[in-house]
Amino acid sequence: MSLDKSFFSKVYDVVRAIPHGRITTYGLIANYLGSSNSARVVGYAMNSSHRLIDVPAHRVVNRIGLLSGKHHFAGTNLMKELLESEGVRIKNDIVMDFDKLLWNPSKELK
DNA sequence: TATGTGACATCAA
DNA sequence: CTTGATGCCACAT
Repeated sequence: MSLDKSFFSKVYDVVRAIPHGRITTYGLIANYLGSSNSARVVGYAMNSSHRLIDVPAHRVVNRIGLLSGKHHFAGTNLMKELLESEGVRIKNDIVMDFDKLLWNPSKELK
């Protein structure tokens, strides 16, 4: 296991592993990476990931299921459209079945 | 080398 | 209910 990857790369790796139609939170990703308190860094990583097509950043939301990063996408509701396209219901920029769709890397990915 | 920054999380008032 | 203040850490300049 090459651990030479940067924190960003690890974040991208986890985000890429998110199953289709599922979502996760910054905190969970940070927790999975061993830094439960570096959720901000995960967000920062996503900021850079916006140029990478391999990273489905639209599947990453904050702890309450709010599409915090929708403003960083091209369109106003692009992020919402992408999620809905995968079967995720959105209401007022909030994921409805957030608890159900939540994908915990620490448990699922291990 | 040092300073600033953020797509977060949590708690207090 | 809302707003603010704080911690936290990797990256950018």
